[in-house]
Amino acid sequence: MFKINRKTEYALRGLRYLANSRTNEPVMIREIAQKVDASPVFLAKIFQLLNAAGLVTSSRGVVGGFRLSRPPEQINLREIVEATEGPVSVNLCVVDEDACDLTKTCAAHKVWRQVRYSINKMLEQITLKEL
Amino acid sequence: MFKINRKTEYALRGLRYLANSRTNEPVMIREIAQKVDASPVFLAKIFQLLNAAGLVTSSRGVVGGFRLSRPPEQINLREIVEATEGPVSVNLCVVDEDACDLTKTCAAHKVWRQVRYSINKMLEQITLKEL
DNA sequence: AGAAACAGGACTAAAAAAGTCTTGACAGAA
DNA sequence: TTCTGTCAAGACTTTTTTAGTCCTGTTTCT
Repeated sequence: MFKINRKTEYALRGLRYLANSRTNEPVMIREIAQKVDASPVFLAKIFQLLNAAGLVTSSRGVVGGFRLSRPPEQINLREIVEATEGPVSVNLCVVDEDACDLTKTCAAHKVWRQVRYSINKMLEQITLKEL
Repeated sequence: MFKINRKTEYALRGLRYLANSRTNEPVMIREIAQKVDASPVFLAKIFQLLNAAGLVTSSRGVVGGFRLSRPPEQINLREIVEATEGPVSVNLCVVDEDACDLTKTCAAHKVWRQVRYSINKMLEQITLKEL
């Protein structure tokens, strides 16, 4: 539980690399993959997700590549995690998925919402710059 | 990410059931499984874990079964989750598993420790009674 | 036009999670 | 003591998820 997967791991490494390359020129995936020690094809997939989420901007063609869409201090951990793994969802309902009306009364459900909220808040406070 | 698995889900349901049965007589796994809508064999496995973690106490023989080792308000979510899924570990190191000395300097590592700590604290504040 | 980069769907492989089976140990009652 | 009904525990199988590859297409710049 609460373990990030390899997709997120590579995403973070790649983003770190971009954040550290001071100039905001596009860097091609092959270079990132090499520096970050990941398969280029797999990393490409991951950067597609980051691109779709608006965290990086891709450009094609011979001088193409990826660069950060925003400065590192404006990209937080929650965004990155959600881009690669989807939204944080601890659980739907402890009692019984069907019997739970999802909106009220179910105490367990309320607790999970609370947990999820806290986790999100926490992740939002950490930016790429801190990493 | 941050999704509890079915083992934990069933564990919680089972524990809830025990917590709600006011008398602290042993309840056999078959009954719990039925009430909680889980396979008895699988749930038995899960309760073995809970037993090993000291959350429930098992007794064998014809009037055997499981009962809570402690009152519900003294069993917190962290204990339950750790019993079924092992300790919360977000990640070892974002940078490079090998290159990271795990104890100092690595900024990413520090952040993860922080996240893990906060999550643990949060889980500890929620007891079985609240569910 | 052509080379070099990303886009994206289909596919395969590996790992983890979920679930079953079987045998044994223990407790209590007849 | 012996029989019955419970949990214990390891080996095994199945299912689901994650990781990773392949191939074809599209875009961009020269």
